Amino acid sequence: MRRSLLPVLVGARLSVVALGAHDVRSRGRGRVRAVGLRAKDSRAQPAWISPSALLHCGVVRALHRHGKQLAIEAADGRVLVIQLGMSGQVLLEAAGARPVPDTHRHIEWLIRSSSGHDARLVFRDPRRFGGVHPAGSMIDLRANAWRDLGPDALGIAGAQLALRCAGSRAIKIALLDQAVLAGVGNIYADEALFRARISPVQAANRLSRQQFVRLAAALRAVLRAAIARGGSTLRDHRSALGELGTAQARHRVYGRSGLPCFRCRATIRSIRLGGRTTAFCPACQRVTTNLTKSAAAGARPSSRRR
DNA sequence: CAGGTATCCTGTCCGC
DNA sequence: TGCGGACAGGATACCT
Repeated sequence: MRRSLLPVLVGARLSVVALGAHDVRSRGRGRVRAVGLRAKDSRAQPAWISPSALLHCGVVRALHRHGKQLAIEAADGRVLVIQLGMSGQVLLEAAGARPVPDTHRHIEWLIRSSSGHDARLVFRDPRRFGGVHPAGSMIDLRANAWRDLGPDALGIAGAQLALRCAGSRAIKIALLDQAVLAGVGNIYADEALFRARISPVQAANRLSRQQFVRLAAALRAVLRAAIARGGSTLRDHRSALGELGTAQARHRVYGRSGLPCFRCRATIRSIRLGGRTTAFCPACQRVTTNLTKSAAAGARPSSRRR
């Protein structure tokens, strides 16, 4: 998303030109509604968000990404973070084209590039689990909202991952925790665990050093490959230019429950973990008991608890 | 602390 | 064809 927006947005001037009828999420402020619109009969009145917070009249200096969040930074320092959630989209359209009426288009900006070309930027999100989060500056953003995010998954190293997976929760749960590591969601957590041949239910703090190294490499590889293919279009996902992703054709376990494993032909299983459907190969991804030094030296396994 | 579940939403699909 | 229920790419608040 960031890469596709880069050539169009950087250096361009934004102006908020249209606002949808629905409220959207905003970190720390609950749900927000843009100024100028009245809330309909919703019980919890959403707070206001000003055009200024939406970068009205701002010139885009840079686009930053950390994990699943995109930050648009204006030359005057203002920042707007966009998070897509489950169904969010950022779309670039020709300014000339008449927008199709659509209740899920929440924010629209006119983009005036320095070369005089106009375009439209749209934040669309049917389920409204995504949202926009203003920040005063990148310094402010990194010191506050982004402080809670772990290192970005695309550059994660095995040793780093091991350090951050201290608890005894299932490794899949840890991978989905954006404070541990930023940028991994349900699809790629399952895919990376399969690639690294690690069971999703294995306790995070029981992975061996080699397993962490394999897992970190698998995460980087799976994410890089998916980005190169424009992401996984299960249903709605599109690039900002409207292109479909093709990474779903490469899924080895996600969405393949009941089908044979590509590696060993065993049947892919599906369980629920942390409320999320989790697919894995029960043969390739076994829980391993990694003996620690003391256990290998003869300590009773049961005495290692606590 | 860890894990489960409900919640925020809309759309789609499936079985009846 | 209609209807209820399950489920979906995410994150968090609140239970046990």
